[in-house]
Amino acid sequence: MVRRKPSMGRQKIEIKRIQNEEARQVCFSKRRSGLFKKASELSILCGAEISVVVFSPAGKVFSFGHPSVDCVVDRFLAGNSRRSHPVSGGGESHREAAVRELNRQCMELHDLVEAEKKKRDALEKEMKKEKEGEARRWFWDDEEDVESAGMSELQELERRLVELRSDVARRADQLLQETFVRKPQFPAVAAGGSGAGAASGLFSVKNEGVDVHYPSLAAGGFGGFGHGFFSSMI
Amino acid sequence: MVRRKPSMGRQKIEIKRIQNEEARQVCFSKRRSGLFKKASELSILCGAEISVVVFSPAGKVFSFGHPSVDCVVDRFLAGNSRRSHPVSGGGESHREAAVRELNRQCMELHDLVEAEKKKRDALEKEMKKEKEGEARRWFWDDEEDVESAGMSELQELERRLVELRSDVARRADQLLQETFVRKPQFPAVAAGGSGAGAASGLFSVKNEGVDVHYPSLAAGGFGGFGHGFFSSMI
DNA sequence: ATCTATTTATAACC
DNA sequence: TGGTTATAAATAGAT
Repeated sequence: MVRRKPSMGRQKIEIKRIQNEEARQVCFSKRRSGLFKKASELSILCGAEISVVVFSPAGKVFSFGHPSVDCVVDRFLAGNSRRSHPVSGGGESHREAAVRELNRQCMELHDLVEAEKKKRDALEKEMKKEKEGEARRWFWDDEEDVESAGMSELQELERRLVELRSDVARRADQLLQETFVRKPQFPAVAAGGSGAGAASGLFSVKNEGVDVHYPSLAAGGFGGFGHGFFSSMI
Repeated sequence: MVRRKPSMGRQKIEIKRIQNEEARQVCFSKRRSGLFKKASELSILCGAEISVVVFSPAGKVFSFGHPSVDCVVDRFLAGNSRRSHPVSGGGESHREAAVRELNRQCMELHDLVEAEKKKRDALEKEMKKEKEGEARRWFWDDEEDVESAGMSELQELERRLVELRSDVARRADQLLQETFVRKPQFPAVAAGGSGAGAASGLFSVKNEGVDVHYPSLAAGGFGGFGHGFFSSMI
């Protein structure tokens, strides 16, 4: 018996005003209790004094306070000092402090925006380069590419294959040497023959001082690719 | 190789005063920011007015308010009524207007930052995909790649070359047909020989109903690459 | 309000 | 204070 998911589970949401009235109300209820719970836990875990006051969009007020909202608010209004001054005392008002803080935040945010823009520009640039690089390699990607290749492209492909064969040959010999480091005369890499089917020195290079040549792919190797294999076929 | 868990991960804790001083301080920091974040999200998601004031055990004060702590607290102290203003006079104070304006600006900037981040994430994701694609093609890219290839990689390379040769052959014949559409029996593509140097039907496939075979590269073609060219050399 | 599947928040460690 | 990882909690969407 196959049972489908009974729910899509929690979905990621953007933090922006919820347009749907009912959904907004539901969310408000759930998150309000969540917030109060968190506040409560913080006050208990850390012995902090906390007050949380929330006005619903509809105007209803909810609050949490430890030891009490008034207690915390009074202390806050008193000027942040442990022992109170009257509000009209000598220090800077909370309002002024708040304004300065908001200003600071604004400037910080502005900087952030600039930084993000810069990062994005850099990425875009890199991306562009990346795409160009990909274009240059198009003919390696897949059969589809070869299927749509034209003459000049096939010729370029041949050139690349010639290069690649040399590279592969060099690497193969290198691996052989590494594997049989005690047998420098291993026949497979010492001979210079290039007969068909012979896994021979065709792929060798500078093996123990023996300067083995690379029969050019363009000279008839590669199972039939002559120089300009394509033009030769025409 | 057995790797240990680098962490026990989050553990369940009892909600009671944390005895360890340092642990309590760390917890306070983290949960305080969590609380403020939640408050912020609630105010944005539901358009609620919220104030959170927290005194650390050490006496430092932290607060979050939307539109501002004072605004919300005033409203709270005034008895929850939407109207009524404690400040002398009928209208809103300049200061509060300033606070509201600053808040508006901050929110706007915040949205900007988010937008930028989103764009950048999208770019980064694309970039990652791009790079992955590149990784899958490593062996086509450049000589350096071949130079560092291991056995299994060379074998994979061989496989790709076999495929590629077929593709190229198919395409070559296709082009030939297109070019000599009036000469379907063009000799270069009708014969089945595979002798060295012969640009022949080696690369043909289903040419005008002639089912030309593909001498397998793995069977000895390709100038010496036998099946498992590498193992045959060992 | 209830139920999951997921996203988030964080405890433990560096 | 700021990151990492594994796990505990919170909660979006549906009922």
